[in-house]
Amino acid sequence: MDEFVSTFTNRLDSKGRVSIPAAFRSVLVRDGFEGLYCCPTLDQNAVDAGGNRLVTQIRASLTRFEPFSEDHEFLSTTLIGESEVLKVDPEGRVALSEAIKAHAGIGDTVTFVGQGYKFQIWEPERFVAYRDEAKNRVRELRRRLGSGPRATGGTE
Amino acid sequence: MDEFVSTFTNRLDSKGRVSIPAAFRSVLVRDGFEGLYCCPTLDQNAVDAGGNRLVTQIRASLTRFEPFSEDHEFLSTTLIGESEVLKVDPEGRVALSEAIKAHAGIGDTVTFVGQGYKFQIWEPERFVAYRDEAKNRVRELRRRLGSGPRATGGTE
DNA sequence: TGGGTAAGTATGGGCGTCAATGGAATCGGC
DNA sequence: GCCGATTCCATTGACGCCCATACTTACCCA
Repeated sequence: MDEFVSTFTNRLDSKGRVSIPAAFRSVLVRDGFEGLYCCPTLDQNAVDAGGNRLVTQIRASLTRFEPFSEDHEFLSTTLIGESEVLKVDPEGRVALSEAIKAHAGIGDTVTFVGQGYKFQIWEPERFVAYRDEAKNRVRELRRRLGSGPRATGGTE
Repeated sequence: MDEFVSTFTNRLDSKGRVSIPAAFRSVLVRDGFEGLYCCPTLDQNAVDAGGNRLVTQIRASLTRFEPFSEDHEFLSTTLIGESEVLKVDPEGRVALSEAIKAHAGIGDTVTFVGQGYKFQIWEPERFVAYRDEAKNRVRELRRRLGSGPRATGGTE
């Protein structure tokens, strides 16, 4: 499996370190990135994390804009400036920065949520709330789409 | 990692020296440029800084204009004339010039903001204001571009 | 099938190294 | 000989690395 799947929640120790779930670690080593690339999400109190595949994705969204253009600067300030590359210690742990903990509202536990080419880092309670909301949205979506027999594209 | 990522803020000492963040220094040595190339930004009270990759970008933006044209002259006097190459001392510190400190409104602390091939130098408080604005602009930008499937977190 | 054992994970803490910072020392020119 | 600039050294604190321990899981064999 070379994708991040499933969710795990681990505890931070007194130094603010937390183990990356073993299943995710093995994906990361395959990916080849040195460390853990972390980028706060824009719309939730969460952090996108991953390796080269995530970095590639972020770079791609930047190359759509001219260097030195205003939009390019805004994007790089937000996406790159707010990102961090966390070191992974020999036991597979990372130390979350204060900025990340503040953004995600993390106390002494974190949950890791697999999302394919990346995963997210959440404060556990906030995540269940988000998950429940997401689930409701999906139900609703399905109710709207799934009524007719196999609509080609969701005309909305 | 061969790009400038994340943000750091350090203090100036009584001589006006400030440490370049270690993460950025390692990028600079890889880049091979001797010293730190600094170029005030046009639209903000900040300074673009970096090495060969930054210089290359600046040159590229100049070559879009006819040599000896008025526009070319304007650009080169601003971009090149206002630039400086700061010396880096053995501890990895630079002494900011008065011109730079004045342009950016820097007192006794500076913030370094990674932006990929370059980074920016800011007065910390001005930067947080700019960062918040940038974030809003990006949200808005993404709303316009990424409404369909394939927003930032789209499937690969 | 059940118990015992081995392996891998999550977690805790001690210690050395490096980075940021402050200040002294040295070299340069005027 | 004075002043600014550059280099050298010293301190402090954070961080990375190492080793130790508790648990869970997987596996093997009777």
